[in-house]
Amino acid sequence: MPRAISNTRAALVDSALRTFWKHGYHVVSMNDLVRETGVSRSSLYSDFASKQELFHACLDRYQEVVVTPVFAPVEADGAGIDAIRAYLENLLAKFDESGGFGVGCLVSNTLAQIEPEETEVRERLDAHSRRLTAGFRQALRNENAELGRLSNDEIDALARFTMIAVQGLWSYSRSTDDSSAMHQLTNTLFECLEARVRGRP
Amino acid sequence: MPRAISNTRAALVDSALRTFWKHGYHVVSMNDLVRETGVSRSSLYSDFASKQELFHACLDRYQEVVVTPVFAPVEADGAGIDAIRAYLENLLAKFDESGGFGVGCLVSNTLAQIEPEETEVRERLDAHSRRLTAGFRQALRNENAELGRLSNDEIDALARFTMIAVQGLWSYSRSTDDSSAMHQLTNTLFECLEARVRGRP
DNA sequence: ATTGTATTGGAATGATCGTTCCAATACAAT
DNA sequence: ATTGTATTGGAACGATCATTCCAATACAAT
Repeated sequence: MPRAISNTRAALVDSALRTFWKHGYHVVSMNDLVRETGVSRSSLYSDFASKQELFHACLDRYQEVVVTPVFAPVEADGAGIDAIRAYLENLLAKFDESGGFGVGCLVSNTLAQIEPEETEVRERLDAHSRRLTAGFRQALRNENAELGRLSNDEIDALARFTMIAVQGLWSYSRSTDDSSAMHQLTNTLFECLEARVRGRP
Repeated sequence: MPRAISNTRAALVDSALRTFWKHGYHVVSMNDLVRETGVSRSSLYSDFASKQELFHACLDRYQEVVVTPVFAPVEADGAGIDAIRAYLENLLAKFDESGGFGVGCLVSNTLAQIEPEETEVRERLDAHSRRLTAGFRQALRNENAELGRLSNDEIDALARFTMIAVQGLWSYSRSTDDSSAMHQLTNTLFECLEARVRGRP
């Protein structure tokens, strides 16, 4: 028989990714993955050595198909604080179209259930944090170049802070269906950033 | 035979709480709890109907023995922004004494692995968020009373933002052993709050 | 039509899961 | 010393876990 749903490896990982994202690594069983991907257990194990390895592939693919598209404005050349706002708007749109009680961020979800010794996973989560922080830092630097109010150290701190605020925002999005609260939160974050780098009226 | 480690129900829950906190609900098995609490499986099931119910007791106890002591300054009558700083310092001290790679916050850890239909758990997580937000709101209101720069709506938004920033901070603390980064992050958060409510030089 | 390569369904593995049950044991009260 | 009440260790339950294996099936290439 041919493969039912996904004849490409990418589509298989996409499907597994959605499942892990929604329910978490430990809750999802191989049976769940067979059902959700439509690919037989035999084929899953011929493509991936173990559930863990499939999960690693999902973490990698998450960067490609989820993070990159939405974070691209911030990572673009010459991006400024407006790019950060565009990124936040992007995230809000995703939350709104999910109709409340979103799935949050796969990385921060995983972070909360990881054991210190799972280095393969931890490395990927660290890379994600570094990527976000680096993107924010460059955008904030570009923005700060105009007025020069902040030192490089202050920019670094602000970039890191933005990263953890965004993570907190996405954790919270799992537990609420209050769209206006989410909008209010991103607004407040943005205003804090703006006040620091542009100064306040 | 008498109970080995804990002859009181409270001590039993404390021990289970630490285990759930560190490893997460799904990873911890009843065998783990038997080993960790030193109480037999039979006794565990005579005190609690199920693993879930024991976990609910842990969530409740978490408020008493973890949140209340550290959050008390913020909830105290007449608390201002300095109380928030004291709270953040408290959290930092806990992180430092854990020697890096902390356990984070039980609530935000649980949030990342909860399913929408687990209402018993979700209610407790919501109550926690509301508690933090209410505490911050009152402290910020008290502080704002002096200068009156912010409207009530702005205070509400800032309180909620503080809550999610703190949650993000604690999620992140699970994945880092960089104490200076944690200090830098709390400093930045505090400066953002201060700038909004007190104004900036 | 025939070969070769994927992919399948499904059984089977041994381990572990949460939970139940009970006879044996320990301790306090009498 | 005897009763009554907790608490124990440990077996047993059916279910599910990740993983392995294989004969049967399907499809592309020849």
